[in-house]
Amino acid sequence: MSSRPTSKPARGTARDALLDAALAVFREKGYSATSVDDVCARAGVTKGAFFHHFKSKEELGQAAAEFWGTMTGEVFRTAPYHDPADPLERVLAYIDFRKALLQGEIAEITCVAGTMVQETYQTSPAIRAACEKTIYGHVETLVADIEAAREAYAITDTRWSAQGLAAHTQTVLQGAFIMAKARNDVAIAQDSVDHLRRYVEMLFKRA
Amino acid sequence: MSSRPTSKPARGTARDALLDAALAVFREKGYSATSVDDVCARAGVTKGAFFHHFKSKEELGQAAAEFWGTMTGEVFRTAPYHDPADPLERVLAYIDFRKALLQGEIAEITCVAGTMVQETYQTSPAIRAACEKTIYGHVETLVADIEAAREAYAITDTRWSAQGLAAHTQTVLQGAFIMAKARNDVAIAQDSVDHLRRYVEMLFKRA
DNA sequence: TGACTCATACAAACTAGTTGGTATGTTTTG
DNA sequence: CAAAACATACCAACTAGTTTGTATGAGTCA
Repeated sequence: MSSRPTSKPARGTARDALLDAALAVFREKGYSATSVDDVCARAGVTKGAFFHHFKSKEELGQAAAEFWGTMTGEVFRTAPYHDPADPLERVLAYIDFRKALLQGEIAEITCVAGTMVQETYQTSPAIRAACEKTIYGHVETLVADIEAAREAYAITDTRWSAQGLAAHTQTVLQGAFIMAKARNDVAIAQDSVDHLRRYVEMLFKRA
Repeated sequence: MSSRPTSKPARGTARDALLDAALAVFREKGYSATSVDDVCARAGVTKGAFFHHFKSKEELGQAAAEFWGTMTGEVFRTAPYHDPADPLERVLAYIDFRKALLQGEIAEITCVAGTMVQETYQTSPAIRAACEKTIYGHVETLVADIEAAREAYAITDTRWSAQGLAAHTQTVLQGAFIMAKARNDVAIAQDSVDHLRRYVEMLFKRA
Protein backbone atom coordinates (compact mmCIF):
# COMPACT_ATOMS: atom_id res chain seq x y z
CA MET A 1 0.00 0.00 0.00
CA SER A 2 1.11 3.48 -0.75
CA SER A 3 1.59 5.89 2.10
CA ARG A 4 -0.16 8.48 -0.03
CA PRO A 5 -3.93 8.08 -0.35
CA THR A 6 -4.92 7.40 -3.95
CA SER A 7 -8.02 9.56 -3.79
CA LYS A 8 -5.98 12.72 -3.44
CA PRO A 9 -3.29 13.00 -6.13
CA ALA A 10 0.18 14.13 -5.19
CA ARG A 11 0.90 17.82 -5.09
CA GLY A 12 2.49 19.39 -8.12
CA THR A 13 0.55 17.27 -10.56
CA ALA A 14 -2.39 19.60 -11.07
CA ARG A 15 -0.88 21.29 -14.09
CA ASP A 16 -0.27 17.98 -15.86
CA ALA A 17 -3.73 16.77 -14.93
CA LEU A 18 -5.22 19.96 -16.33
CA LEU A 19 -3.32 19.61 -19.60
CA ASP A 20 -4.33 15.97 -19.98
CA ALA A 21 -7.94 16.85 -19.24
CA ALA A 22 -7.85 19.77 -21.64
CA LEU A 23 -6.67 17.58 -24.51
CA ALA A 24 -9.42 15.06 -23.83
CA VAL A 25 -12.24 17.59 -23.55
CA PHE A 26 -11.07 19.71 -26.46
CA ARG A 27 -11.16 16.63 -28.67
CA GLU A 28 -14.71 15.85 -27.61
CA LYS A 29 -16.32 19.27 -27.49
CA GLY A 30 -13.84 21.62 -29.07
CA TYR A 31 -12.11 24.57 -27.45
CA SER A 32 -14.92 27.11 -27.31
CA ALA A 33 -17.60 24.79 -25.98
CA THR A 34 -15.28 23.63 -23.22
CA SER A 35 -15.54 25.62 -20.02
CA VAL A 36 -12.81 26.03 -17.46
CA ASP A 37 -15.05 24.16 -15.05
CA ASP A 38 -15.23 21.26 -17.51
CA VAL A 39 -11.47 20.97 -17.55
CA CYS A 40 -11.20 21.30 -13.77
CA ALA A 41 -13.84 18.64 -13.20
CA ARG A 42 -12.18 16.20 -15.58
CA ALA A 43 -8.78 16.89 -14.04
CA GLY A 44 -10.17 16.54 -10.52
CA VAL A 45 -8.89 19.90 -9.34
CA THR A 46 -10.49 23.17 -8.37
CA LYS A 47 -10.59 26.47 -10.13
CA GLY A 48 -8.09 27.88 -7.71
CA ALA A 49 -5.54 25.37 -8.96
CA PHE A 50 -6.43 26.17 -12.54
CA PHE A 51 -5.82 29.88 -12.28
CA HIS A 52 -2.72 29.26 -10.24
CA HIS A 53 -1.13 27.48 -13.21
CA PHE A 54 -2.79 29.32 -16.11
CA LYS A 55 -3.67 32.97 -16.06
CA SER A 56 -6.51 32.49 -18.53
CA LYS A 57 -8.39 29.92 -20.58
CA GLU A 58 -6.52 31.14 -23.64
CA GLU A 59 -3.20 30.41 -21.96
CA LEU A 60 -4.41 26.89 -21.26
CA GLY A 61 -5.29 26.53 -24.92
CA GLN A 62 -1.86 27.67 -25.94
CA ALA A 63 -0.16 25.38 -23.43
CA ALA A 64 -2.37 22.47 -24.50
CA ALA A 65 -1.38 22.94 -28.14
CA GLU A 66 2.29 22.99 -27.19
CA PHE A 67 1.85 20.02 -24.87
CA TRP A 68 0.18 18.14 -27.70
CA GLY A 69 3.13 18.92 -29.93
CA THR A 70 5.74 17.58 -27.52
CA MET A 71 3.59 14.54 -26.64
CA THR A 72 3.00 13.47 -30.23
CA GLY A 73 6.54 14.47 -31.11
CA GLU A 74 7.77 11.87 -28.67
CA VAL A 75 5.44 9.23 -30.12
CA PHE A 76 6.61 9.80 -33.69
CA ARG A 77 10.27 10.14 -32.74
CA THR A 78 10.29 6.71 -31.11
CA ALA A 79 7.98 5.05 -33.65
CA PRO A 80 9.36 2.18 -35.78
CA TYR A 81 8.74 3.78 -39.17
CA HIS A 82 12.26 5.24 -39.13
CA ASP A 83 13.87 1.81 -39.39
CA PRO A 84 13.91 1.04 -43.16
CA ALA A 85 17.15 1.85 -44.93
CA ASP A 86 15.38 3.09 -48.03
CA PRO A 87 14.08 6.66 -47.49
CA LEU A 88 10.95 6.06 -49.56
CA GLU A 89 10.20 3.02 -47.45
CA ARG A 90 10.43 5.24 -44.39
CA VAL A 91 7.92 7.66 -45.89
CA LEU A 92 5.54 4.85 -46.78
CA ALA A 93 6.04 3.32 -43.35
CA TYR A 94 5.08 6.66 -41.84
CA ILE A 95 1.85 6.67 -43.82
CA ASP A 96 1.16 3.08 -42.78
CA PHE A 97 1.84 4.08 -39.20
CA ARG A 98 -0.65 6.94 -39.42
CA LYS A 99 -3.24 4.61 -40.90
CA ALA A 100 -2.68 2.10 -38.11
CA LEU A 101 -3.41 4.88 -35.62
CA LEU A 102 -6.83 5.42 -37.19
CA GLN A 103 -8.63 2.95 -34.97
CA GLY A 104 -11.03 3.32 -32.08
CA GLU A 105 -13.26 6.20 -31.15
CA ILE A 106 -13.04 9.28 -33.35
CA ALA A 107 -12.24 11.51 -30.40
CA GLU A 108 -9.24 9.35 -29.62
CA ILE A 109 -7.60 9.58 -33.02
CA THR A 110 -8.07 13.21 -34.05
CA CYS A 111 -5.51 16.00 -33.91
CA VAL A 112 -6.07 18.47 -31.10
CA ALA A 113 -4.09 21.17 -32.87
CA GLY A 114 -6.21 20.85 -36.00
CA THR A 115 -9.37 20.97 -33.95
CA MET A 116 -8.30 24.00 -31.95
CA VAL A 117 -6.92 26.07 -34.80
CA GLN A 118 -10.21 25.75 -36.64
CA GLU A 119 -11.99 27.57 -33.83
CA THR A 120 -9.33 30.07 -32.83
CA TYR A 121 -7.44 31.11 -35.95
CA GLN A 122 -9.26 34.43 -36.00
CA THR A 123 -9.84 35.04 -32.33
CA SER A 124 -6.65 33.95 -30.61
CA PRO A 125 -3.31 34.62 -32.31
CA ALA A 126 -1.45 32.85 -29.49
CA ILE A 127 -3.36 29.58 -29.87
CA ARG A 128 -3.21 29.75 -33.64
CA ALA A 129 0.56 30.20 -33.53
CA ALA A 130 0.96 27.30 -31.10
CA CYS A 131 -1.11 25.04 -33.36
CA GLU A 132 0.85 26.15 -36.40
CA LYS A 133 4.10 25.32 -34.64
CA THR A 134 2.81 21.89 -33.66
CA ILE A 135 1.41 20.98 -37.06
CA TYR A 136 4.14 22.39 -39.24
CA GLY A 137 6.79 21.26 -36.79
CA HIS A 138 5.60 17.73 -37.43
CA VAL A 139 5.68 18.43 -41.16
CA GLU A 140 9.35 19.30 -40.82
CA THR A 141 10.15 15.86 -39.39
CA LEU A 142 9.05 14.35 -42.72
CA VAL A 143 10.95 16.61 -45.08
CA ALA A 144 14.39 14.99 -44.75
CA ASP A 145 13.11 11.51 -45.65
CA ILE A 146 11.15 12.79 -48.63
CA GLU A 147 14.11 14.80 -49.80
CA ALA A 148 16.35 11.75 -49.49
CA ALA A 149 13.80 9.69 -51.40
CA ARG A 150 13.76 12.27 -54.18
CA GLU A 151 17.51 11.88 -54.53
CA ALA A 152 17.53 8.10 -54.13
CA TYR A 153 14.89 7.71 -56.80
CA ALA A 154 16.33 10.45 -58.99
CA ILE A 155 13.18 12.54 -58.95
CA THR A 156 13.84 15.83 -60.68
CA ASP A 157 10.27 17.04 -61.02
CA THR A 158 10.35 20.64 -59.81
CA ARG A 159 6.57 20.99 -59.74
CA TRP A 160 6.52 19.60 -56.23
CA SER A 161 8.91 19.82 -53.29
CA ALA A 162 9.64 17.64 -50.29
CA GLN A 163 8.29 20.40 -48.10
CA GLY A 164 5.08 20.58 -50.10
CA LEU A 165 4.49 16.83 -50.10
CA ALA A 166 5.19 16.67 -46.38
CA ALA A 167 2.57 19.35 -45.80
CA HIS A 168 0.17 17.52 -48.12
CA THR A 169 0.32 14.41 -45.93
CA GLN A 170 -0.95 16.50 -43.05
CA THR A 171 -3.60 18.05 -45.27
CA VAL A 172 -4.95 14.60 -46.03
CA LEU A 173 -4.88 13.55 -42.39
CA GLN A 174 -6.56 16.72 -41.14
CA GLY A 175 -9.19 16.39 -43.84
CA ALA A 176 -9.66 12.72 -43.03
CA PHE A 177 -10.51 13.64 -39.43
CA ILE A 178 -13.23 16.01 -40.59
CA MET A 179 -14.69 13.55 -43.06
CA ALA A 180 -14.72 10.92 -40.31
CA LYS A 181 -16.45 13.29 -37.91
CA ALA A 182 -19.04 14.16 -40.52
CA ARG A 183 -19.86 10.53 -41.23
CA ASN A 184 -19.23 9.43 -37.67
CA ASP A 185 -17.05 6.62 -38.97
CA VAL A 186 -13.27 6.32 -39.12
CA ALA A 187 -13.30 4.00 -42.16
CA ILE A 188 -13.53 6.92 -44.56
CA ALA A 189 -10.35 8.34 -43.06
CA GLN A 190 -8.44 5.12 -43.68
CA ASP A 191 -9.58 5.15 -47.29
CA SER A 192 -8.12 8.61 -47.85
CA VAL A 193 -4.83 7.54 -46.28
CA ASP A 194 -4.78 4.69 -48.81
CA HIS A 195 -5.17 7.27 -51.56
CA LEU A 196 -2.29 9.22 -50.06
CA ARG A 197 -0.05 6.16 -50.01
CA ARG A 198 -0.91 5.35 -53.62
CA TYR A 199 -0.10 8.91 -54.60
CA VAL A 200 3.32 8.83 -52.96
CA GLU A 201 4.10 5.48 -54.56
CA MET A 202 3.16 6.84 -57.96
CA LEU A 203 5.14 10.02 -57.45
CA PHE A 204 8.20 7.85 -57.00
CA LYS A 205 7.18 5.71 -59.97
CA ARG A 206 6.45 2.59 -58.01
CA ALA A 207 3.06 1.85 -59.49
CA MET B 1 -37.35 56.83 -54.21
CA SER B 2 -38.85 53.77 -52.67
CA SER B 3 -42.03 54.08 -50.73
CA ARG B 4 -40.48 51.73 -48.20
CA PRO B 5 -37.80 53.22 -45.98
CA THR B 6 -34.44 51.53 -46.55
CA SER B 7 -33.50 51.59 -42.89
CA LYS B 8 -36.12 49.07 -41.98
CA PRO B 9 -35.91 45.91 -44.07
CA ALA B 10 -39.04 44.42 -45.57
CA ARG B 11 -41.05 41.96 -43.58
CA GLY B 12 -40.31 38.30 -44.05
CA THR B 13 -36.62 38.73 -44.64
CA ALA B 14 -35.42 38.20 -41.09
CA ARG B 15 -34.95 34.45 -41.49
CA ASP B 16 -32.81 34.86 -44.58
CA ALA B 17 -30.80 37.61 -42.92
CA LEU B 18 -30.23 35.37 -39.90
CA LEU B 19 -29.04 32.47 -42.06
CA ASP B 20 -26.68 34.71 -44.02
CA ALA B 21 -25.33 36.19 -40.81
CA ALA B 22 -24.94 32.76 -39.25
CA LEU B 23 -22.83 31.49 -42.14
CA ALA B 24 -20.58 34.53 -41.92
CA VAL B 25 -20.09 34.44 -38.15
CA PHE B 26 -19.68 30.66 -37.99
CA ARG B 27 -16.89 30.90 -40.52
CA GLU B 28 -15.12 33.54 -38.46
CA LYS B 29 -15.61 32.33 -34.91
CA GLY B 30 -17.01 28.83 -35.23
CA TYR B 31 -20.36 27.59 -34.00
CA SER B 32 -19.77 27.37 -30.27
CA ALA B 33 -18.09 30.73 -29.85
CA THR B 34 -20.91 32.42 -31.72
CA SER B 35 -23.74 33.66 -29.54
CA VAL B 36 -27.30 34.12 -30.64
CA ASP B 37 -26.81 37.82 -29.98
CA ASP B 38 -23.85 37.81 -32.38
CA VAL B 39 -26.00 36.43 -35.15
CA CYS B 40 -28.86 38.82 -34.40
CA ALA B 41 -26.54 41.82 -34.36
CA ARG B 42 -24.96 40.87 -37.68
CA ALA B 43 -28.37 40.22 -39.21
CA GLY B 44 -29.77 43.45 -37.84
CA VAL B 45 -32.73 41.84 -36.12
CA THR B 46 -33.73 41.28 -32.53
CA LYS B 47 -33.81 38.16 -30.46
CA GLY B 48 -37.57 38.08 -30.72
CA ALA B 49 -37.23 37.58 -34.44
CA PHE B 50 -34.57 34.95 -33.95
CA PHE B 51 -36.63 32.74 -31.69
CA HIS B 52 -39.66 33.27 -33.85
CA HIS B 53 -37.89 31.57 -36.75
CA PHE B 54 -35.68 29.11 -34.85
CA LYS B 55 -36.64 27.39 -31.67
CA SER B 56 -33.04 27.08 -30.53
CA LYS B 57 -29.46 27.89 -31.45
CA GLU B 58 -29.02 24.27 -32.45
CA GLU B 59 -31.91 24.52 -34.90
CA LEU B 60 -30.21 27.54 -36.46
CA GLY B 61 -27.05 25.49 -36.80
CA GLN B 62 -28.93 22.71 -38.52
CA ALA B 63 -30.73 25.14 -40.82
CA ALA B 64 -27.48 26.94 -41.59
CA ALA B 65 -25.79 23.68 -42.60
CA GLU B 66 -28.70 22.83 -44.90
CA PHE B 67 -28.80 26.36 -46.26
CA TRP B 68 -25.08 26.10 -46.98
CA GLY B 69 -25.69 22.87 -48.84
CA THR B 70 -28.36 24.27 -51.13
CA MET B 71 -26.41 27.50 -51.68
CA THR B 72 -23.18 25.80 -52.68
CA GLY B 73 -25.14 23.15 -54.54
CA GLU B 74 -26.47 25.86 -56.79
CA VAL B 75 -22.99 27.30 -57.35
CA PHE B 76 -21.51 23.97 -58.39
CA ARG B 77 -24.51 22.93 -60.46
CA THR B 78 -24.24 26.04 -62.63
CA ALA B 79 -20.42 26.12 -62.69
CA PRO B 80 -18.65 25.72 -66.04
CA TYR B 81 -16.63 22.63 -65.13
CA HIS B 82 -19.40 20.38 -66.45
CA ASP B 83 -18.78 21.48 -70.04
CA PRO B 84 -15.93 19.22 -71.29
CA ALA B 85 -17.03 16.18 -73.26
CA ASP B 86 -14.35 13.98 -71.72
CA PRO B 87 -15.37 12.87 -68.22
CA LEU B 88 -11.81 13.00 -66.87
CA GLU B 89 -11.55 16.55 -68.15
CA ARG B 90 -14.68 17.36 -66.16
CA VAL B 91 -13.14 15.95 -63.00
CA LEU B 92 -9.93 17.90 -63.55
CA ALA B 93 -11.93 21.01 -64.37
CA TYR B 94 -13.75 20.57 -61.06
CA ILE B 95 -10.44 20.48 -59.23
CA ASP B 96 -9.26 23.55 -61.10
CA PHE B 97 -12.52 25.26 -60.21
CA ARG B 98 -12.02 24.46 -56.53
CA LYS B 99 -8.48 25.82 -56.69
CA ALA B 100 -9.69 29.00 -58.34
CA LEU B 101 -12.08 29.49 -55.43
CA LEU B 102 -9.16 29.46 -53.00
CA GLN B 103 -8.57 33.18 -53.11
CA GLY B 104 -9.21 36.01 -50.70
CA GLU B 105 -9.66 35.96 -46.96
CA ILE B 106 -9.56 32.54 -45.31
CA ALA B 107 -12.96 33.04 -43.72
CA GLU B 108 -14.43 33.61 -47.17
CA ILE B 109 -13.22 30.38 -48.74
CA THR B 110 -13.72 27.77 -46.03
CA CYS B 111 -16.51 25.22 -45.78
CA VAL B 112 -19.08 26.03 -43.13
CA ALA B 113 -20.20 22.42 -42.87
CA GLY B 114 -16.65 21.23 -42.23
CA THR B 115 -16.16 23.92 -39.63
CA MET B 116 -19.41 23.16 -37.84
CA VAL B 117 -19.15 19.38 -37.83
CA GLN B 118 -15.76 19.62 -36.17
CA GLU B 119 -17.33 21.29 -33.16
CA THR B 120 -20.64 19.48 -33.00
CA TYR B 121 -20.10 15.88 -34.12
CA GLN B 122 -20.31 14.70 -30.52
CA THR B 123 -22.70 17.20 -29.03
CA SER B 124 -25.39 17.74 -31.67
CA PRO B 125 -26.54 14.79 -33.77
CA ALA B 126 -28.86 17.05 -35.77
CA ILE B 127 -26.12 19.43 -36.86
CA ARG B 128 -23.70 16.59 -37.53
CA ALA B 129 -26.26 14.87 -39.75
CA ALA B 130 -26.98 18.09 -41.63
CA CYS B 131 -23.26 18.63 -42.24
CA GLU B 132 -22.84 15.04 -43.35
CA LYS B 133 -25.67 15.43 -45.83
CA THR B 134 -24.16 18.62 -47.21
CA ILE B 135 -20.60 17.29 -47.53
CA TYR B 136 -21.38 13.81 -48.78
CA GLY B 137 -24.20 15.12 -50.94
CA HIS B 138 -21.58 17.16 -52.74
CA VAL B 139 -19.39 14.08 -52.98
CA GLU B 140 -22.21 12.32 -54.80
CA THR B 141 -22.26 14.97 -57.52
CA LEU B 142 -18.71 13.92 -58.46
CA VAL B 143 -19.19 10.16 -58.57
CA ALA B 144 -20.83 9.92 -62.00
CA ASP B 145 -18.03 11.78 -63.76
CA ILE B 146 -15.33 9.74 -62.05
CA GLU B 147 -17.17 6.53 -62.86
CA ALA B 148 -17.50 7.59 -66.49
CA ALA B 149 -13.80 8.46 -66.57
CA ARG B 150 -12.94 5.02 -65.22
CA GLU B 151 -14.83 3.47 -68.10
CA ALA B 152 -13.55 5.89 -70.74
CA TYR B 153 -9.97 5.30 -69.69
CA ALA B 154 -10.47 1.59 -69.14
CA ILE B 155 -9.45 1.72 -65.48
CA THR B 156 -10.04 -1.68 -63.91
CA ASP B 157 -8.12 -1.14 -60.68
CA THR B 158 -10.46 -2.38 -57.97
CA ARG B 159 -8.35 -0.98 -55.11
CA TRP B 160 -10.13 2.33 -55.44
CA SER B 161 -13.68 3.31 -56.38
CA ALA B 162 -15.27 6.39 -57.89
CA GLN B 163 -17.08 6.93 -54.63
CA GLY B 164 -13.82 6.72 -52.66
CA LEU B 165 -11.94 9.10 -54.92
CA ALA B 166 -14.81 11.57 -54.85
CA ALA B 167 -14.72 11.52 -51.05
CA HIS B 168 -10.94 11.90 -51.15
CA THR B 169 -11.24 15.16 -53.06
CA GLN B 170 -13.28 16.54 -50.18
CA THR B 171 -10.79 15.16 -47.67
CA VAL B 172 -8.04 17.14 -49.36
CA LEU B 173 -10.13 20.31 -49.49
CA GLN B 174 -11.25 20.08 -45.87
CA GLY B 175 -7.70 19.43 -44.80
CA ALA B 176 -6.46 22.30 -46.94
CA PHE B 177 -8.74 24.67 -45.06
CA ILE B 178 -7.29 23.61 -41.73
CA MET B 179 -3.71 23.86 -42.93
CA ALA B 180 -4.49 27.33 -44.29
CA LYS B 181 -6.03 28.41 -41.00
CA ALA B 182 -3.03 27.10 -39.07
CA ARG B 183 -0.55 29.01 -41.23
CA ASN B 184 -2.91 31.93 -41.80
CA ASP B 185 -2.21 31.69 -45.50
CA VAL B 186 -4.29 30.23 -48.32
CA ALA B 187 -1.27 29.38 -50.51
CA ILE B 188 -0.68 26.08 -48.71
CA ALA B 189 -4.24 25.05 -49.60
CA GLN B 190 -3.65 25.67 -53.28
CA ASP B 191 -0.51 23.56 -53.14
CA SER B 192 -2.45 20.59 -51.78
CA VAL B 193 -5.07 20.95 -54.50
CA ASP B 194 -2.21 20.77 -57.01
CA HIS B 195 -1.16 17.48 -55.41
CA LEU B 196 -4.73 16.26 -55.70
CA ARG B 197 -4.87 17.14 -59.39
CA ARG B 198 -1.57 15.40 -60.06
CA TYR B 199 -2.84 12.32 -58.24
CA VAL B 200 -6.00 12.13 -60.32
CA GLU B 201 -4.02 12.58 -63.52
CA MET B 202 -1.69 9.77 -62.52
CA LEU B 203 -4.54 7.51 -61.52
CA PHE B 204 -5.82 7.82 -65.08
CA LYS B 205 -2.30 7.33 -66.46
CA ARG B 206 -1.89 10.79 -67.83
CA ALA B 207 1.51 11.53 -66.30
C1' DT C 1 -64.97 49.04 -51.14
C1' DG C 2 -64.05 49.23 -46.43
C1' DA C 3 -64.38 47.75 -41.65
C1' DC C 4 -63.34 43.53 -39.02
C1' DT C 5 -60.71 39.26 -37.86
C1' DC C 6 -56.65 37.05 -37.13
C1' DA C 7 -52.34 34.83 -37.80
C1' DT C 8 -47.64 36.07 -38.89
C1' DA C 9 -43.48 38.69 -38.09
C1' DC C 10 -41.21 41.03 -35.59
C1' DA C 11 -39.41 44.20 -31.11
C1' DA C 12 -38.06 45.07 -26.21
C1' DA C 13 -37.41 43.79 -21.70
C1' DC C 14 -36.61 40.20 -18.71
C1' DT C 15 -34.88 35.70 -16.34
C1' DA C 16 -32.39 31.81 -14.72
C1' DG C 17 -28.26 29.83 -15.27
C1' DT C 18 -23.35 29.74 -16.90
C1' DT C 19 -19.11 31.96 -17.97
C1' DG C 20 -14.20 33.38 -17.15
C1' DG C 21 -11.91 35.38 -13.65
C1' DT C 22 -10.73 37.12 -8.68
C1' DA C 23 -10.06 37.57 -3.64
C1' DT C 24 -8.93 35.28 0.13
C1' DG C 25 -8.08 31.75 2.46
C1' DT C 26 -5.54 26.95 3.94
C1' DT C 27 -2.21 23.39 3.44
C1' DT C 28 2.02 21.45 2.05
C1' DT C 29 7.00 21.55 1.08
C1' DG C 30 11.78 23.04 0.79
C1' DC D 1 9.03 30.40 8.05
C1' DA D 2 8.26 31.67 3.33
C1' DA D 3 6.79 30.55 -0.87
C1' DA D 4 4.48 27.49 -3.76
C1' DA D 5 0.31 24.74 -4.45
C1' DC D 6 -3.73 24.33 -3.89
C1' DA D 7 -9.18 25.13 -2.06
C1' DT D 8 -13.43 27.99 -1.23
C1' DA D 9 -16.40 31.54 -1.99
C1' DC D 10 -17.64 34.86 -4.76
C1' DC D 11 -18.68 38.36 -8.72
C1' DA D 12 -19.81 40.86 -12.94
C1' DA D 13 -20.70 39.83 -17.53
C1' DC D 14 -22.63 37.06 -20.64
C1' DT D 15 -25.54 33.07 -22.22
C1' DA D 16 -29.75 30.85 -24.38
C1' DG D 17 -34.27 31.24 -24.02
C1' DT D 18 -39.07 33.59 -22.44
C1' DT D 19 -42.57 36.81 -21.89
C1' DT D 20 -45.21 40.24 -23.44
C1' DG D 21 -46.53 43.55 -26.61
C1' DT D 22 -47.10 45.66 -31.40
C1' DA D 23 -47.15 46.41 -36.37
C1' DT D 24 -48.58 44.44 -40.67
C1' DG D 25 -50.71 42.14 -44.25
C1' DA D 26 -53.99 38.56 -45.96
C1' DG D 27 -58.46 37.03 -45.92
C1' DT D 28 -63.60 37.75 -45.19
C1' DC D 29 -67.95 39.46 -45.42
C1' DA D 30 -71.52 43.20 -45.49
